[in-house]
Amino acid sequence: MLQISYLREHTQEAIQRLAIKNFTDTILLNRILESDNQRRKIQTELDALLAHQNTLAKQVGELMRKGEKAEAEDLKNKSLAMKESVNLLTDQLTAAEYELHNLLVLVPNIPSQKVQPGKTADDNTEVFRNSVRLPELDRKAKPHWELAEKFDIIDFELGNKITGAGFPVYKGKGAKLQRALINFFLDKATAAGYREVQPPVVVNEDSGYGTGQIPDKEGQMYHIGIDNLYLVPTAEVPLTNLYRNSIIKFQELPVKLTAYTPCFRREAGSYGKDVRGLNRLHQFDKVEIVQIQHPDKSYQTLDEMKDYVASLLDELNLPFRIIMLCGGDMSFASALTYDFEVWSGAQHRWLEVSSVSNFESFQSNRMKLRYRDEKNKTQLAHTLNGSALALPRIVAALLENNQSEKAIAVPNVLIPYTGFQMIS
RNA sequence: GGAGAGAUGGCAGAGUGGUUGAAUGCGGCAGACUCGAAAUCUGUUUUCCGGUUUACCGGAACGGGGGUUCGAAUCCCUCUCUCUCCGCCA
Repeated sequence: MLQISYLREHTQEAIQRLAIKNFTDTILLNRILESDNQRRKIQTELDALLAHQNTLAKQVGELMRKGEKAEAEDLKNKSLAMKESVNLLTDQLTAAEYELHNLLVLVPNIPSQKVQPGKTADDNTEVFRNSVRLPELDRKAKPHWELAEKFDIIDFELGNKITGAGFPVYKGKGAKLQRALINFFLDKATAAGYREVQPPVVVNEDSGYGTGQIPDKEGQMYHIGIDNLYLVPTAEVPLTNLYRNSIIKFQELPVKLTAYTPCFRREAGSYGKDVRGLNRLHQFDKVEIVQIQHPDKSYQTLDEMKDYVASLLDELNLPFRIIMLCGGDMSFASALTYDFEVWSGAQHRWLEVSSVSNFESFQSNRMKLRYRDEKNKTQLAHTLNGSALALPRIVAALLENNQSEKAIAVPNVLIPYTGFQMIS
C-alpha cells in the first residue's frame, strides 16, 4: 500500500510513474485525494469536539469532588448535548478511513526509475546471461517428465492418486536430490549471512494481508475454511510477517532471513505445456531469502541478492539469463523485479526459477514494519525477497541438461549432499 | 476437548470509575562524578492520526471488537491468545 502522504505531496510524479505499470486510473487517484481531504476535515472537527468534552468531563470530576452537585449536573447535560454530533462525526470518520483504505489498496506500487514501460513479458529486458553454454543434446534427448519415469525418480501418477494433478511424488534418488538441493541452498544462504528460520507453512489472514496476497491474490492460495488459515504460497509470507508491527533499530538493519518451505499454489487457469511435468505445480519446494533494509540501501541490497542467486545457478552449472521485468509484467507490490530463467535443454525454453524484488515500503506500510532512524524517528523499512531457489524447474533443467543415454549426472557441488554422482 | 485463572509501556509489575499515557523496579539514552570503568546521583525514555511546523497544540490507543457513563486500564458483552489442572497425543 502506498503512503497517502506520498500521493498527496507527489501526485503528478505518482501519476507519471504508475503509468509505467499501465495504471492510468486517475479517477481513482482523485477519489483517493478527495477521500483523504474529507477524512482530515472530519478529524479536525471531531478532535475539537472531543477536546471540549474532555475538558467538561474533567470539570465534572472536580465539581463532584467539591460536592457541587448542581453545577456538575449542569455540565453533564452540556456534555450529553454534544454526544449526538460526536457520534455522528465518529461514524463519519470511521467511514472515511474505511473508504480511503479500500481505495488505497487498489493502487499498485510505484515502479522504480529503472523500470521500462511495457505490456507483457515480451517487453522485458534481458540484462545478463551467464557463460554456461546451452547443452547440445541429441535428438533422442527426453524432457524431464520422461526422464523422471525412465529412472523412476518422480511419479506424477502416484501424486494424482493420493492428491491430484500438480502434486508429484519424489522417489529414491529423486527424493534425495530434493533434499540435497534444499540443504545446499540453505547452507549457501547461511554462508551469505542469512539467518535460517523454519516458519509455519500455514498463516492467518493478517499475514496474507501484510505481504499483499490478500486481497490481491487471495484466489492463488489454498484456504483452510474451518480455521480461516492459508497455506503459504511462498516463505516470503511468514518470513516477512515475522516483523509485522515492529520497530527495528537502524543498527540492526539489514535483517537477513532464509527459510525452506513447501509452497502451495492453486494456479487456477493454467494449462497446456506450462503445467507439464514439473513446470507448474500446486506444491513445490523452495528456499527463500528475505531482507529488511534501510531505504537508502535497498537497491544496493537488491543487486547483492541478484548476484547471490546468480552465484547459485553458476555453481549448479546451469545456463541462465536475468530479466528485468517491464512495468506491465511486474507484480502489484513490486517496485523492481529481476526474474531468473534457466535453459531447459529438452524443452528448448527458458524456465523461471527465481524472482528477486524490492518492494520498497509497499509491504512495510501495510504491515507497519518500521525502523528507528538516526534521529530516533520511526520510518518505514524496505522489504526485499527472492527465491534462492525454487526447486522443480531447477530439477527439470538439471535432469534434461545433464542427461545421457544411461544416466543423469549430478552437478559436482551437489554430490556431497546427494551421496551419489549419477542417477541411473 | 472439559474446568478455572489471566492479558497493562522494551521487560517485570502496580493500578477496580474522575488531571493515569499510566506508580515502582529493571533495561535504554543523555549528563554529573571518574584518568577510564563500576557504583552512585540527576534528567530523559510508547505509538499513530490531525493541526502548526525545528519548539508546540489537539485527538486516539492499557490483547481485538462492541456496550454502559458527563467521564473506563478500571464495569458489562464478545472474540482471540496465554497459563494451570484433567483428558487425548507425534
